[in-house]
Amino acid sequence: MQSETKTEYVLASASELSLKKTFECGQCFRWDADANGVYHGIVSGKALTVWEDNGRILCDADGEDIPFWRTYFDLGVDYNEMSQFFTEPPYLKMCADFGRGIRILRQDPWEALISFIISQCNNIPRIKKIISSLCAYFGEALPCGLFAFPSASVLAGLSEKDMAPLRCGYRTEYILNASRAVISGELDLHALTRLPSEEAFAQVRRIRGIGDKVANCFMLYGLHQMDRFPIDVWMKRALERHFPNNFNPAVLGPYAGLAQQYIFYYTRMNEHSDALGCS
DNA sequence: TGCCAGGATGATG
DNA sequence: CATCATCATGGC
Repeated sequence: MQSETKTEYVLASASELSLKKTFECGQCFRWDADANGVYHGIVSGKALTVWEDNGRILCDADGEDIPFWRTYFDLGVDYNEMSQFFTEPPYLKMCADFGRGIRILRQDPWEALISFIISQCNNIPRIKKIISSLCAYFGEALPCGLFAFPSASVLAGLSEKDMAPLRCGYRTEYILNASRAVISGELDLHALTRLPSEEAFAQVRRIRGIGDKVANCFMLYGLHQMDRFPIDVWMKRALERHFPNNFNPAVLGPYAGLAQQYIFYYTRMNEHSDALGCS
């Protein structure tokens, strides 16, 4: 079995990486904890088992994949140092304290794009269910028994009928459309990584089925473009309500994406509207 | 039954 | 340019 080639590694300290917060803050959909609180996930066709033990985050992976996973978890930068700038306004500090340990995952751009198309007007359990069956139906089976995320070429060749078992409704058309745009070269995900964020955003935004929200999520989680701030409605309300007059998200500079994640996580864990005081 | 889920689109003022 | 019905589906 392939488990013979796997070894236990220390991936990070628990203070710099909270598995629960990171995996359950709404940025990713393919990580699940088993009965022991051990998380299992597949990214870019690679499997990882990861858990916390005595203040350390341990993982079970192919040794040669460790650099890949450290990049995935963005462990090259110190989030605790970055968030020390989040002192004002108080609401931002509160969110940052609450979300300490969250990492902005450097997800696979293709997987992130399709995942967030599926996420539109949807809830997390169902998003996970749809993505899970998408992989089971059309992804490659891995030695561990789980499935890789299906490639663009596979999805581009499907019909709406093929997709029917996923029961993802009107998102089917969007998924197929995006897949075909990637295969035709109309949307070059790899090239986007080398473009200024506004240009990359404009390019994905041109694809039918990808609006401001999905494009924004793609920029942050798919391209790890941290200098954008969200534009969705209730986040706007949060800013208006809890941030000082004339607060300009631009002052957060390259940390805007991290601030966004902290705010989102806090408000979501506190039932959105209740915490925000908006209807 | 009705409403919501981190939306997007196209038509309409 | 802001608003709005519509889209498909499952959960509560």
